[in-house]
Amino acid sequence: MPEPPVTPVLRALQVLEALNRKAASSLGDLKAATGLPKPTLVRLLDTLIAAGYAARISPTEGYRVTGQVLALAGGLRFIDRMVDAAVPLMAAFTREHGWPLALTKVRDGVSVVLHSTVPQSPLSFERAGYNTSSLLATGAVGQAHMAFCPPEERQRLIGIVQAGTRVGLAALPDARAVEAHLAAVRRRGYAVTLSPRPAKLFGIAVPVRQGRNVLASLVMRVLRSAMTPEAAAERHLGALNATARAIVAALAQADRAA
Amino acid sequence: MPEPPVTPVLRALQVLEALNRKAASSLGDLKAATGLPKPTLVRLLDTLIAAGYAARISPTEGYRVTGQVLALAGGLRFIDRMVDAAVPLMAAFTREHGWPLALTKVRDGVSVVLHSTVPQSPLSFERAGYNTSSLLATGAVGQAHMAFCPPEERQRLIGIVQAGTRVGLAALPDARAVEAHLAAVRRRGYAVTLSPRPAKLFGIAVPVRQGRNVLASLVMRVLRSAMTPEAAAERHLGALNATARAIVAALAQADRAA
DNA sequence: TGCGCCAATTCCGTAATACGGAATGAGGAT
DNA sequence: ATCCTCATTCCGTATTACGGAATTGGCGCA
Repeated sequence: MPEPPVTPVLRALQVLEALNRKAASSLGDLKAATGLPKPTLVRLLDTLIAAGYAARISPTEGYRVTGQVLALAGGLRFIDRMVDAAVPLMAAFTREHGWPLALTKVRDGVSVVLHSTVPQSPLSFERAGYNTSSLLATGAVGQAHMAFCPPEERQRLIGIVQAGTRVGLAALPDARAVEAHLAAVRRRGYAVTLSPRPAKLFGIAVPVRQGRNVLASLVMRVLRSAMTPEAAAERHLGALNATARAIVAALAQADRAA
Repeated sequence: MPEPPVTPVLRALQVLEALNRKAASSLGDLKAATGLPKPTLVRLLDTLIAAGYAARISPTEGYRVTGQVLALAGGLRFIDRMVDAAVPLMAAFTREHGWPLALTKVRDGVSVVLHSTVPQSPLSFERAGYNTSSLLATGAVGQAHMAFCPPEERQRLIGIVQAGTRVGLAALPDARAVEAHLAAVRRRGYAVTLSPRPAKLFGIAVPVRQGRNVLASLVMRVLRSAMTPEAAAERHLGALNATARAIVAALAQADRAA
């Protein structure tokens, strides 16, 4: 499985990275940086130039990258970087505790799954739910987000929830009662799925916070037959919050490196 | 010139660009975007994943780029983008008017050459001067920069000039006289080389301005035996300023596209 | 202005490598 | 439970990239 590297591609990317590290690089610089023989470098550089990613300044000054490289990275979204940071940490949690995690974000009034360790969990046999999005009103992740986000955003989301079907939070009599429920979630430190009928699974969600903002929610999916929500929180809440904090820290770390 | 392109590299970059355009791409999406057969895509994707630029989300969701792509574009400097914008415009000027142009920027108290059309000019046989840097005190580009930059920066640069050898601007009696000279340059709209002795070449420089800032200076190098500075300005100043403005416009255009 | 050195570039025979049509396998939908 | 779509793997073929050695060309020094 880990054995199909297309050599020229790896080398070209290596050259492009080296070019990107300096304002201008001569052939000699590139040879030193990559260890590739000069004819190979020239061939790859000609290719990069033909594709518009590099330019030859002059025979003596060497080569430089062009604005075209933005086409390779310009579309990178904050979310992708957060997922990059989260993947290994979430995998570690699932390896250690067994239960699958999902990282979700509120968008357009629903929670969408950014990443999930469901496929790696031995304790889970639900389908990996990348396409599914849960309602803010019933899902643990929606409640966690709403409980910990800034008040202005909370009020807006409560409005959206109350406009929907009358389940979960929306079954409460008024906005005041919803606020009270969310305040309780905030005090407790985690949110639990509000299913209309008891389902086979429930979720325990905590926010992933940076300063006052909620970047995402992290949810652990548990079989109801294995334990109660209270027992799950008792056993795993600490590790869950530690993972959330580690994601923010790893993200900041990656920023510092760039 | 029509050099041999390294196919797999071109294809891999094409795939990476396509990946970058969307949050997530399935194999089918990529096939549609690039026109490559699926086995080839899988091989290239495996390579990109091995190099850390891409990640497989899930079999059904497909692939996405990772933060690693920042290594390909993160080092791109503003200057590089300006040069990208300037190259075709400067080439057009030299093709039309014959004389070579150079784009320069003040850094650490001297003017450095960012790009030059000397190699393309039929009227010039000086060596392409990428390594050379001219003194602020004597070069046309230095005067143009100092004449049009904001007052605070001008005063700082006058200090640097007066600390150097007493040639060009530094030969004037005091800072007041330098200010007066630069004011004259500003009124005239262009600066001319101040050689200690008449040299074979002189330069006519104009600023490349964005708002109040001077991004760079654009200089036309002319053989003194061909015409006087006044005649050169009469004939070419309009086109020179048009090129300077076009560079700023192209830069803004590129920003808008990204 | 002319010479000498160093680095960039080109050449070309060799062997490894990427290619992609067709077969297989996995998931989701009905 | 069955079909059907789409991702993935296989494998023979021909093309392609490789890189040591020779060549060119520019720059600095005298």
